[in-house]
Amino acid sequence: MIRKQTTIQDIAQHLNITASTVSRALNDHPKIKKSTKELVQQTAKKLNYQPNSIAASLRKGRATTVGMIVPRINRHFFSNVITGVESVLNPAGFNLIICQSEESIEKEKENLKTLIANRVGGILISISIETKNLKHLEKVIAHQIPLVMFDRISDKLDVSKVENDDVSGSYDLTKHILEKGVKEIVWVGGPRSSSIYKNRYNGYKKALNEAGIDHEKQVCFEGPITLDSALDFIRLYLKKNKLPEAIFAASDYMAMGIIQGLQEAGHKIPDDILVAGYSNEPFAELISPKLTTVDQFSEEMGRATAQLLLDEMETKNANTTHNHIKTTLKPKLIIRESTQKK
Amino acid sequence: MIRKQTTIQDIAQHLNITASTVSRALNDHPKIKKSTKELVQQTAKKLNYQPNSIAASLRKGRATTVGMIVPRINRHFFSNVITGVESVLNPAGFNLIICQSEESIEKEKENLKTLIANRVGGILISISIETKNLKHLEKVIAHQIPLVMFDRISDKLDVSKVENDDVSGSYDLTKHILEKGVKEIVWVGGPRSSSIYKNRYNGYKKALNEAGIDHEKQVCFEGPITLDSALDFIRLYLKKNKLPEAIFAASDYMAMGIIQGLQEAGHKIPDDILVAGYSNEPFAELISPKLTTVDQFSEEMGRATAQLLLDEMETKNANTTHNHIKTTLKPKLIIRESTQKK
DNA sequence: TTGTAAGCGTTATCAG
DNA sequence: CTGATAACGCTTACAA
Repeated sequence: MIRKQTTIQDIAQHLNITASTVSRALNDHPKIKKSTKELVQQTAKKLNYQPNSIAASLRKGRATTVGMIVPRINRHFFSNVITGVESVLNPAGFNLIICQSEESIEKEKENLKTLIANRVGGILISISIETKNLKHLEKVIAHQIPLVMFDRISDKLDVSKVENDDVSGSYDLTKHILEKGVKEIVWVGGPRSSSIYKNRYNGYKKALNEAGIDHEKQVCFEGPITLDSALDFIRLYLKKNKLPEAIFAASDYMAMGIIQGLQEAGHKIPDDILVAGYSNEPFAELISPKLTTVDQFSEEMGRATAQLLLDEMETKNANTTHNHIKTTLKPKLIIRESTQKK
Repeated sequence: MIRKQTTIQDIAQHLNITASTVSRALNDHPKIKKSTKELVQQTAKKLNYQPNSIAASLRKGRATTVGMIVPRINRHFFSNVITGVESVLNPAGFNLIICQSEESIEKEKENLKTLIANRVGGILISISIETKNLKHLEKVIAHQIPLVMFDRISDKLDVSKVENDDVSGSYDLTKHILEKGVKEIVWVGGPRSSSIYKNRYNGYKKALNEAGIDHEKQVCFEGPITLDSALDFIRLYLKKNKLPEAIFAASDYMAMGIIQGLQEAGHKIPDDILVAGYSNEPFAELISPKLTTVDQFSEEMGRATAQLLLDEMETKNANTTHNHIKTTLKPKLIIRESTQKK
């Protein structure tokens, strides 16, 4: 049993040298004799020394931790972004403190407080759906803490950002459906007050207009981004209307509801009607028919976001001003069975 | 722009009092005049003071952070456990540092090092599939850092643990299938060297034996826990054998492979054959037929694990010895279409 | 109720 | 190349 953690003092005492020498030896200082370095490292191991980065952070004035705030960790997209972030940050010597805002701006503010209290070296955030007022984030910037926004971003803030090109992803998908010869596409999506769904709708609109189809004549359903909301919609819709040629759901979960509703009414996909989703959830390739959708390269988004943060932290250390960068990631159309009429 | 973070010293200077008084005022010390407390809190706000918990941790010798190591964060099960953990730890004033071992014991060791270096107050771990030797974990215990294992545990270590009752979950599921009148159930699962799959197999065996069926006569496939491995198996199997009555895959992903293989061969589930999985992945209720499986209450496991850690940390602070506890969570059978013959 | 002073474990600076 | 010393920001005996 070890009662007290061994410190560099203990090592120093053991070898009749000073703590500063030990510190230097442990940190590969250039001006240190090779023999003492080895000696120190040996005794460090012998005494089971574990460096105290808390103390080091305090002294150095900067932490080896980075904070990250996401709405929810148990969403496929975000957990993959996290994986991407770690793949860049860990090799650079940083650990992540992850916080969940649970889509609440109050929790988001609290998260920021604890991250600042922990003197993280930087913060990565995808804002909650509630977040319109950005004062709490401006405070972070005022505190000189590097901040990078990703996915759910806001143009009101002058920081580096990484976003998905939802317009383009949606455009590509719509165009793909139109190439199958259909003349109408029902739109199913989340609220267009959210930039994400607004952008996806705009891509859809653009492709329709280019094909000479009036987007205002298309059926359009907006509701909660859930399977059930889409299922309710399609059940009701089928009762009163004829089967449309195609449906584009701007979320895979909604697409799932559409598919279930169509199948229970006896319609065959893709033979009777084409269906597509968005964001390539894991189940998209597991269901029958396999779902055509758009993949968002979540891990790559994480890597890009982390890289921007690293850059900011470096230039901040060097006390140089930094030009904020906005990276836009092109998503990729994933064509599967649900839009492949034989 | 704020150049330097304001400290309690700054507040003290501002009010012509000492830092200790400020510290006490900020921490609700009992013996502090109400008026000064309010005054301090006002100026703290005015000067935009943010507490430095790094410095506090160093001084107090204990951190407000807790470390957590999981194999992978982007698995539905683990991200939900994390959510459960945070729901207990955050209100208690702790933040989580999350690390991924990526199923590698080497990464696991590194993770432990960084967590110890950050002087976390405790560690939660679900060990990697590679981890048989537990020396690195014994070191954590020797360092007096409270440790709690969950899900993937080892009986070789004397710490508190939270586990899923895989035997019982598997037993219930097998019994449910047998009640449908079948006399044979093919077993598909991961390596039985892993305690999880061993336990699930044992539950299956027990139910068979109770029903007077010899488990040794059942077909049994063991392979990687992936859709493809199960798909390959079933394709090959169907070529040389007649269709079995039922298949129990001890992982939803494997069940998915089985279902795809059966469907491409033209078999109807559940009319021709019953299929069940394990762990209730989100896609289980989205596919057709909806998959019968076992739910593991991942969030609850997180809450239980966090609670055990909190208890350990408290008794450790009180310098009392602690009896290690092993909590076993009963999973729940989720009956869906794939085992409901009409 | 408040002030004084020491110290948590490092690292940076200055000297030697 | 190494030693001495101070400081990072906070808490906590002990004293007043």
